[in-house]
Amino acid sequence: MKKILDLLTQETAKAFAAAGYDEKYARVSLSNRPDLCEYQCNGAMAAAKEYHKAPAMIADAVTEELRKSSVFEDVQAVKPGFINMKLAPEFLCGYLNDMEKDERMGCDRTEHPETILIDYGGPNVAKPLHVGHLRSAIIGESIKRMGRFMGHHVIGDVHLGDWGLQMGLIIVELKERQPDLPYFDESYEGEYPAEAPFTIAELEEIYPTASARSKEDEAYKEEAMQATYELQHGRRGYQALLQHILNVSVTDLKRNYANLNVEFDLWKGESDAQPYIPAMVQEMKDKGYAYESDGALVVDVKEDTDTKEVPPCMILKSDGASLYTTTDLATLVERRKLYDPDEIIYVVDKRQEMHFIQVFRCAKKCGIVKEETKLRFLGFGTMNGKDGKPFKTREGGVMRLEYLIKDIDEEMLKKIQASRPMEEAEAEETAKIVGLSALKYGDLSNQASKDYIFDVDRFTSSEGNTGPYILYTIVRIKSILKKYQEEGGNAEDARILPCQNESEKALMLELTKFNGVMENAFEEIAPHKICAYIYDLANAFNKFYHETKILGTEDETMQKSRIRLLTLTRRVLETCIDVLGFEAPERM
RNA sequence: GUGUCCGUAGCUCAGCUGGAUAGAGCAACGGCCUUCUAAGCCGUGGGUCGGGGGUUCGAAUCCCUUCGGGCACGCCA
Repeated sequence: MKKILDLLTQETAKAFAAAGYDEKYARVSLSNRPDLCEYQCNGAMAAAKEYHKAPAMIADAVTEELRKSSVFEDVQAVKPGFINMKLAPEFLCGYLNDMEKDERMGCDRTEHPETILIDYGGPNVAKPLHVGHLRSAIIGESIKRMGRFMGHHVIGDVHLGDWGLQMGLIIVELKERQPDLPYFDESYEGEYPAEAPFTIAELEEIYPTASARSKEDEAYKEEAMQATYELQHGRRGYQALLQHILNVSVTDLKRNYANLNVEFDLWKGESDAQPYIPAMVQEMKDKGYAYESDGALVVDVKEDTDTKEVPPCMILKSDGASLYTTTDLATLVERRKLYDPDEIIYVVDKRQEMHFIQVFRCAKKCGIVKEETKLRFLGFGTMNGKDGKPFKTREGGVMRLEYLIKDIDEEMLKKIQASRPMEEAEAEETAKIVGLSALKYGDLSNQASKDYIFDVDRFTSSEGNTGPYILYTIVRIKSILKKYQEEGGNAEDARILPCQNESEKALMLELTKFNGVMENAFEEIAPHKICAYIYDLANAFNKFYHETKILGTEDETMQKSRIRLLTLTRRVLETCIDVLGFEAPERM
């Protein structure tokens, strides 16, 4: 379905043409003076230059033409040259009825579906998820859903941090504790046990212990590096251990991500990219892209247009070992081979931007990805505490994600219990659902690239631009619809009729924005635009709700019309929050 | 030092492909429940859009400059 602004622009273009002016000036936008009009066109002022006429003259002429159109109820030319318009209620409800009939509420699937891979999450194995992982998960998940809604083939990859010294550390520490395990016996040739020799709780304790010790004990660190080397060069027992570590970790990670309503299609990690490294490096050398500099192997990625120094992309360290960059490049090799994506979006802390600039340029330059493959970096800002500094626990440590979620759920539960009586079990279930909306909406409603202040009190409040407020609105609608049905109402075959009051029209106007918002939000990979939209929509609904007794509407066809309008509002809101990655309860 | 992002109401944030009186929310104050969930709605007060200059009929928005802050800048990931 065409976006309403496009329809209006089209209509206005006809008027410009009929009045003898270029259609390119006809662009219609939302009014920034809602007290005066609903939509506006400022093109007359721009056209005044070209035609050397007073803008008001042009506006007057165009307005005269526009008044012939049935689309508008009212068109006014105002002072300097603004053209102000209000929609005809019949046209507006016609648009809404078209939306209603459409399963996608007027938001067409893209005409050019692409395969888009999203790299988000980025947890490390053997380490619990903490608040630092939150944003990537929430934002990435939303973008994945947005892309799918728009009709793209989107693949979410968690991209595990499962490579490097950390693995060696775990192995060494484990050997220290359980030296008799067969994994450490080099002469052992039998099958290794299927069961891991540790639980997730132990694993989470082993790693920090080993990490701390390696910083003080040089020999221990040496041993860990040796173990890492042996692991990476195929030592059987260590590889079996790696599998255990992965299995135990991934099981736990999946559980945690499930609590966030976050789901990945791929559980690939850095280790999966390793096999591609040798050939990739060789090719870089052969083609002459990579050269030696200060003992390291690098590729120049400077460009003439750079305003700053972009250091060469380092492929191998002077000791011949690979690095973060190498792994990311090799991951691109793998992704092209296995999925051949048209686009890859990295949802990563914005502090890594330089790294990705280097990786992207290097990948393009060396032909690792095709010239037309879009590589996008979506860097997000830091989540700060109320003091404006990076979020910490009261003790000053890193907050585990689980605990953060628990805090929010508890806060939510208190509010539910304070508000109305509810069975304990339902209250807890509802607290989880609403709590998740508080957490996610609190994050997503901010621009991803900016830092934001995490404030449990504010996010869990149902006042203002919050998740709970949105959910409350949906629950209200559900409640009315349910009551309507229970009383035997049936509006299945009804149509939405022209609005009868201002707040009803305002609600309708908000609804028409849906397809434009979705499209634009995805284009700009900006979930916060969806948040801003549903906040406006929820406000418009709540206002309408207060002014209009929906079930008390005397005229039956009008009542049915309003039931349809509510149904559509609910569908739009629910579609939006689904794209944001949360859902609404039945009651709250 | 170089680069980059940011600076909008007491607080948290929108708006930034230039447009008409800069918007929300929170907090403060004042209203609205025998009637669909008051976790709501309505209203009041609160701003030289960090400062200065420029481009323009018109600048929070574009350019320059300055101040203040965050972050990144070759062998960590």
